[in-house]
Amino acid sequence: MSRRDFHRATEAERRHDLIEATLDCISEAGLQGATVRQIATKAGVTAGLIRHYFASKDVILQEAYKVVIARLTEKAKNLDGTPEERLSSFIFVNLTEPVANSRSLSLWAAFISRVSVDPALATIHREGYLSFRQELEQLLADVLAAKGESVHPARNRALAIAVNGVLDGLWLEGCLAGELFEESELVSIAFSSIEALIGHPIKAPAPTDMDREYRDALRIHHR
Amino acid sequence: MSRRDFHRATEAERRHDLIEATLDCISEAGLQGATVRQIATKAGVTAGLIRHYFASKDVILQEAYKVVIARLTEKAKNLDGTPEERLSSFIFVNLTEPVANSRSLSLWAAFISRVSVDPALATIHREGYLSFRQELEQLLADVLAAKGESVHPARNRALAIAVNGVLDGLWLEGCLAGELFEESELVSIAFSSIEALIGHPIKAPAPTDMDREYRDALRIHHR
DNA sequence: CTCACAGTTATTCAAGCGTATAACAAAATC
DNA sequence: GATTTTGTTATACGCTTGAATAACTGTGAG
Repeated sequence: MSRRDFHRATEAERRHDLIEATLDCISEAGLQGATVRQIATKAGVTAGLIRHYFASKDVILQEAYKVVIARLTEKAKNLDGTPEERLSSFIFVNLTEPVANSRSLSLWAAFISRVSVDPALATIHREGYLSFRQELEQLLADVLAAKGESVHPARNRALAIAVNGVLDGLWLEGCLAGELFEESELVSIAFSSIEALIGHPIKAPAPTDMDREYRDALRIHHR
Repeated sequence: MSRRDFHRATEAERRHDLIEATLDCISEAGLQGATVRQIATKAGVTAGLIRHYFASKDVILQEAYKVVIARLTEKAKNLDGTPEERLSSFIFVNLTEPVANSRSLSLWAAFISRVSVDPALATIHREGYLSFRQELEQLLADVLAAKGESVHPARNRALAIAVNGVLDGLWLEGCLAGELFEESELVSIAFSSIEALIGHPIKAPAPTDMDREYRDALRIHHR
């Protein structure tokens, strides 16, 4: 019985690997499948190591949730271009890979179902949610301002809620039943819906790689 | 040590009580909190009885999921009135109690997070989802037909996806952060959004109790 | 009133859980 | 190259889990 070989990793590496392993476990087998032993196996270490990096299993789950939220929102930050282009990219980014896929939904839903149970997760959730919606609210205000519209704060807030709702709902549909939709059907629907909501057409963004993909998408369905 | 008293219930009663207890456990403590012992305690029986009515824990969870889906969709069925009134009620019903509250979301999310893991749940989910969207698709077709519009099937399908997305997304926001919204803000937003999507105003439904409540809602926010 | 059935309880079991801790060894330090 | 440090393994513990089974008892049939 010889002891198994092991590699000493840096703290950053190890924590990253362990959190990735946690997310893999959750997406493959649900929260119930994310046991310390499963996580350790997936990360190629032994179970005890998890508690060397995380004070408890709850803590690693909290850290994992932060990563999930970051992945769902980071692509929609730091967009550039005109307000209209940024809105356009925002829509596209939120409804295509890697934000919209079934793994994202599995992870998101697993944590959401515990948000109302676990106060620590609730805090993490609320911060992420508010920051996302405020970002969208600012973006919409910029778009309307660029159109020369004076925007009443209450109307802008309602608009943000509506647009957020459309994006959330379409994201949900895409994740849940992606195979029922053609590639970019949802993006196309989102564009027409949001154009209807804000009362203005939305121009295509500047021609980056991403946006070329996006325009291809539109060409197919948006006619 | 005397044996505890017990009451012999009919099969229907017992199954109903056990499923309700299961839902209570899930909404209060997540899927992880729904152990056979917790469910039994909540239902006022002992753990062994669960396996007398359900072949395994998985089976009671599947039955519970069916109930959750039914609760989320049943209120939106068998609406009456003109197509426009039915659409109006449909929107209202889906964004107010008892469909939209944090308990509904807890239950929904808990099961959704297992849909991609458990094939039995996936089947139950898919059936519920398709039936809901087909209902909405028919409803929208009726509304547009009543407006004298000839409806291309593809356009109607896209419209149904969009409206479904708006409703899902707003439902989600209302459940997640209900306290951030005033009573009927979401209903009001849904009306303007969906009016924009279908290109027609939506009349208020016939004056039932429900609809009076609904109009009060609109009066506050929609003007 | 008796009896047999079946709904229910009580108890047990093996497996898996999160956690604690001691032994070990890879790498950094001197 | 010896020594220290600490990342990592290995093992054990108490507890909970889903499940199986035996014992009990409420209840309807006769």
